[in-house]
Amino acid sequence: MDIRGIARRAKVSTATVSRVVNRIPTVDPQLAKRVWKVVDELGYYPNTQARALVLGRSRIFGLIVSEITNPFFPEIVQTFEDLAVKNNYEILLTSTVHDPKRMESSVRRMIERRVDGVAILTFGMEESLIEHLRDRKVPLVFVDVGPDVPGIANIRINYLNGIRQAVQHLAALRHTRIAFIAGPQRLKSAGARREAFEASMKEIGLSPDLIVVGDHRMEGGMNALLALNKLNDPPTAVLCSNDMTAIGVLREAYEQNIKIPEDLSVVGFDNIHLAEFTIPPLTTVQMSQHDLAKIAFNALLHEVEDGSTSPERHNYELVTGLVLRRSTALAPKKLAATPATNRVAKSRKTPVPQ
Amino acid sequence: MDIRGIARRAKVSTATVSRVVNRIPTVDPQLAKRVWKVVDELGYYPNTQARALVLGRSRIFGLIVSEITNPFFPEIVQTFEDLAVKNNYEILLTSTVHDPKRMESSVRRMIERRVDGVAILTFGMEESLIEHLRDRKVPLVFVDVGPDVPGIANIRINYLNGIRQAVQHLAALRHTRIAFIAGPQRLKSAGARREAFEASMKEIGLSPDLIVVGDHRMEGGMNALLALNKLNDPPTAVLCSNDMTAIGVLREAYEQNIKIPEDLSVVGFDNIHLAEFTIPPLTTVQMSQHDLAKIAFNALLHEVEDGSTSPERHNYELVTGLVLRRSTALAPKKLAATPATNRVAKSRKTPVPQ
DNA sequence: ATGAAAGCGCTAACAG
DNA sequence: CTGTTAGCGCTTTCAT
Repeated sequence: MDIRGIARRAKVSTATVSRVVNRIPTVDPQLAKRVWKVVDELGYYPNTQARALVLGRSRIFGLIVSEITNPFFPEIVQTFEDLAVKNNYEILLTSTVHDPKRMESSVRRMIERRVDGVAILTFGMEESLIEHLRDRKVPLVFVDVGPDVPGIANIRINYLNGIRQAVQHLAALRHTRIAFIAGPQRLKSAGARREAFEASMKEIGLSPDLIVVGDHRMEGGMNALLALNKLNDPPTAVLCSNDMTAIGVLREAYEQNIKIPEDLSVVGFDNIHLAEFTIPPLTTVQMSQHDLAKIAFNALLHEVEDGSTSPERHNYELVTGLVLRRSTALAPKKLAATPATNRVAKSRKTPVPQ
Repeated sequence: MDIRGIARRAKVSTATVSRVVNRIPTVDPQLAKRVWKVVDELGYYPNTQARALVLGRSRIFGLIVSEITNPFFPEIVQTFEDLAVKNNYEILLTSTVHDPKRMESSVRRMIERRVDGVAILTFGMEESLIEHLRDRKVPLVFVDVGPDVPGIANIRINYLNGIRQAVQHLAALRHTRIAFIAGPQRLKSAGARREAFEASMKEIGLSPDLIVVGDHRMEGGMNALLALNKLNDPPTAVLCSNDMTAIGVLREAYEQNIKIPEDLSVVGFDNIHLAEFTIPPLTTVQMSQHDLAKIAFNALLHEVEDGSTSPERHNYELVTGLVLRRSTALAPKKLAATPATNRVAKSRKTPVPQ
């Protein structure tokens, strides 16, 4: 059933039906009522494709995330979708799984579907792909990593703030051997977190030399702790580049019978919902998924609706901050008094084979 | 840049450009090459909306899930998307958050965008909404809950198999007081799991009377364990309607200093990736997210591509089965020897205030 | 206030 | 093998 069918049945022109459906106020209430009646009776839904074709706007936003299975993203997706629904937008979601091919096909699909804007939450992406989008003047919003050019909105995350708080919290707990489990180094966000860690350590006269690279997944966290414990003088605290890594650390600590937080303090990053439910509940740096999604969506909306009016601030900032739970404690005392190897000998067993 | 622009530059007709782009083999290779050259130079991407308009097929599948923030779903979404990309489909994702209004708007959006099919993975949905889709002859695939009518594919999940295994595993471990933490009772899937539990218990002469209702989220799991422990004779094992509930149970047990699995055995349902990383690793009933997504996608694809050819089997089945990890153990012996209250007095403390 | 008609970008007869 | 052309369903001038 199309607009013509409605027009015929309501004995009006298609133009009138269009006006009614789009709530143009200049139409006679009588007519409008008649049209609505037919619309309801026949269960007419306007064809968005046709509409998009003539309007030149699809009311679709693309959302590119790096890994939907990382719990960090679903919360973003949910908020993004909430906002989309409220504003009559649709969202085209793609999860790149860090695969360059997938990124490319994502971008292609976005362009083909003529999205009105794209939020790129992959924390890193090839310049060449971005060019494709830019060439078409598709409004873009990046987090962390966008080129600093007009027409591209950027959400800068203040990693330092939260990470500094975490480091100082640990230092206040008398930890001096604080390790950092970094994320994949090709991700700008992971690099930024690592740099924030290094800066925060130096700031208080500690040397940030205990750094091992993970993958932002639980598996990486497990391996990282394994590696860390092979050291002569293992850390008494570990700061993780994201919460999934921290969950892996918790898990590996359990395996090795290391008590958290008594033997080892661990701090995560992201504050995903799950962080409240780990064992023990995870102290972590909060980076609000809700705010991030909101900023991203509104940046896009602003760009689209207000057009290219003001070439004002296209930079947004998101702050981070520590949230305390129960995965950190005073550094083990014995460590201060005797060589660290004592503690290792005492509380760490060989990994139990699975 | 549109098809006409390309045609002009390549000095051919739009029809030829269309043929080339769609890889119709009857085009002169010479011409084709010329066209491709222009296409690449100008970075031409066909407008999918226009194409959809004339073809009457959008190459978009709708995917309705109940809660994207439940880790069960992202894995489905990922697989679904993988398949979509492979088959040149787009996916329109909506998360209903169990909100009837959202379900309605989801359905409306799907219809407006003229999706070619919808997979409904909400484990429960209002009949009236389904009607809207059916009226438009949109291919549908449901899990668990679809009406048994032609043109609607159904994925029936064999809950009994896995749940029976879980119950018998627990019984073999000498548990007799086995509790079940159910999901929201309006969800068919939750009801089915509960029934499978009841049947499995009766089957081996145990009475399934320890049932408390949760919400399929971690919070619900925590509350449920709290409630269970207020009983005179609390369970020694608890089977959960999903893994998130089990994670909540683990968390609450930690709070109350109940040791898992020594004091209490817990079994989850779903086998989400996270289940391997809980503390302790969770024994759970597997219901493959990957298979589920695959079946759903292929059912839709089949329906669309092969048209209404064969009115054959539109029912698919997904089996479930137990995967053993480390959250179950022999029932505590003291329980067998002395009144249960002993154990309660011994190992369960009042909840620690947060 | 309403209607007629052009056209958004594309595909598919149909003709040549 | 290639081109011409009529729509797909809608919005929007431009008349009336």
